[in-house]
Amino acid sequence: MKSESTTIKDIALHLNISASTVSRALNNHPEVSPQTRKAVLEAAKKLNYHPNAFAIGLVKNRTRTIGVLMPDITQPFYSSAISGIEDVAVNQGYYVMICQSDESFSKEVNLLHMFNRYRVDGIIVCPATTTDSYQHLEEIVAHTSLVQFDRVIDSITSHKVVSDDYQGAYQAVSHLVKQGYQRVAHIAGPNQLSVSKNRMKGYIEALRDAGHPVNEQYIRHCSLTKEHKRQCASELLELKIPPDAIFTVNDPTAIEVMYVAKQKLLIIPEDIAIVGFDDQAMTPYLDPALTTVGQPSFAMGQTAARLLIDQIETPVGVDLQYTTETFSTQLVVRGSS
Amino acid sequence: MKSESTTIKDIALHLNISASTVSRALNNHPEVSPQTRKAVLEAAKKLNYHPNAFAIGLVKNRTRTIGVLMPDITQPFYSSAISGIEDVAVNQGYYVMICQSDESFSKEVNLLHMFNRYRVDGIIVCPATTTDSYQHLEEIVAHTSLVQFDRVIDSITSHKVVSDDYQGAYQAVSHLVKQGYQRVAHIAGPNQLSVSKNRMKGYIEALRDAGHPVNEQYIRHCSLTKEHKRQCASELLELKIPPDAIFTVNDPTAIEVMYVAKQKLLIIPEDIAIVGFDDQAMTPYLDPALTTVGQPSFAMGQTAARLLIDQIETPVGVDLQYTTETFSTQLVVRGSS
DNA sequence: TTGTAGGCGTTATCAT
DNA sequence: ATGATAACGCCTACAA
Repeated sequence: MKSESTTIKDIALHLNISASTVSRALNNHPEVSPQTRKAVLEAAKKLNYHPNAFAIGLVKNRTRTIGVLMPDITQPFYSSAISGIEDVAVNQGYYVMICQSDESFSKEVNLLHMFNRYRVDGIIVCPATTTDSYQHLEEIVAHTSLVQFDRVIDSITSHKVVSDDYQGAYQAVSHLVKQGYQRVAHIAGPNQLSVSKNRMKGYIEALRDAGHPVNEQYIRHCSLTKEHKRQCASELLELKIPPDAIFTVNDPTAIEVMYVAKQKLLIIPEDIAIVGFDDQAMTPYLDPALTTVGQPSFAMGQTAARLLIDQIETPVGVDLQYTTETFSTQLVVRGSS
Repeated sequence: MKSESTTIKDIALHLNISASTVSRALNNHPEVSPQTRKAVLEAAKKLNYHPNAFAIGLVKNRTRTIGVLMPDITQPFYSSAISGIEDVAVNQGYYVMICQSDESFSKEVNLLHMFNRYRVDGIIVCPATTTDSYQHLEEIVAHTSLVQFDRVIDSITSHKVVSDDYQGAYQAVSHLVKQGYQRVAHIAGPNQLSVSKNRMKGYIEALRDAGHPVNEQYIRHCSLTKEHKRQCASELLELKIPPDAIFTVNDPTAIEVMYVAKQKLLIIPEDIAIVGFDDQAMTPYLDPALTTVGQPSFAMGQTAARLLIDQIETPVGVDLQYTTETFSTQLVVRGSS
């Protein structure tokens, strides 16, 4: 701990005026004389005054702060979304508190409590993979503004921002079929995630619509640890009749598949085609460059922030319509398919 | 805005006891009867009580919160460091506020002000590339605890956490020389960064010690935008006598060099060797896999958090020694050299 | 235009 | 073991 900070009282004392006048000067109230305002501003600078957010939050019961909870800021999709959130929040004069749940349910609950203690004006959350009870989210919806991001829970009523996972998967698989691949496999994410379910649905329907069979053998559910990704890839590639194409739930998984395929000396895309999901910045630099489904993560973050701030600033009484913003995805065809 | 939240007064009213008793019960004070404690805890749960961090911060003048300011959480080095920071902070019961300056000086100053308003107990900061005045950091050092991370400013007295940039660069360049490369170039980062300077020094001394000339033509200073990275790479590769190896200030730059080299149909590492710095998770998956200098970013983050919390919890009066923790780097030799 | 007083939610000190 | 009260820093009627 270091020295105490200066308060408006210090400034008041320094200038021989009252604290309220100082407060008014600092807050651009109209009814304060130009000279006192000037004096106050100068004194504030000189004494290195910084307003105490606690005192202000206490009396105003508003913090101009939004809480963002993502599973893993290490993943480009999320860090880029966060950048989008910050972009609009900062422009609107909001502060952003960023936290990661590390895909842990208990951390998620704890961090949400923290947001609560800090009385954030609103929250943007993407639940952890291990989250299978939604009471904590329901509590939030009851008391503050919430935007669900990427992984959404249907039964929770709030704004939602997602990408069109179904369409993206459908595009990817249709592309593979059109390229002539006969046995398209899918490494899916955890079953309870909306994202996994929708991409799976796109995969299945694209196959159906193309008249291809849906072979259970060619579908793996992956917990998304590195080891499990590799295991799923190995299992698929070691089948008696292995797939000739693999569509994965996201880019990191696709990269592990590429790794395993290369180890087995398979040629991509001749022996095995690979298509990911995300279009992370580094995918063009892989060899071969990865075909993948692009999601506009930055724009999605911007929209989430906009929706949240709109809701925060909606006066009580005005009842608002909750919307689900669905961003269309874009297939980026590169060398791996 | 949504409904009001419950306070200890509400609980007190509900139970017909005083607010102070409620407070004591909630804070595990010894002198409160088991039954009242039990009743309070139940009522708190029932009324969905969450303590107001503002009120507590106001009276305690401590927040158990640390502020983290990084240039760009999108870069794996920083996001992984942040994970390290959170790892120890959360374990010690501290909250973490994460912000990014986007390499902008003014954002950096603003966000530091925000930390100030929120009266964070301490700050971990890695300054933006454009930061060339240090008054804002000096102010922080005067009033609260600070740990400088990765990019450090010598004249600011505080704990510092860095990796051994000199050693890492020296290792990388020595390796290239030993491999028989004759004309080793260097794409450096912005001149004012400690990181850039130390890696440059390692590059120069490794060449000197090996009896190689240091050729100014083979040194580029890069602003680290994508375009400038590519431009630096092109310039080097288009020299009449181009280098046969390039050591870059970080992995993202190395990746751009690889890209440009491939465009020019150069074979890596036969025509041109490339060595990066960071050992980002994806470097093994490039083709060829990138030789690079590993920095223990997660551990560095952990250490930064530990140092900061130690300082925060050091009682006033006890004067503490500021230390600089230097993490050794590790050359990871892969296919690109 | 400026000052006074009360209150925001919590803790800590002093009584009881 | 519990209650009353002041204080933290700031804002905002209300009064002057």
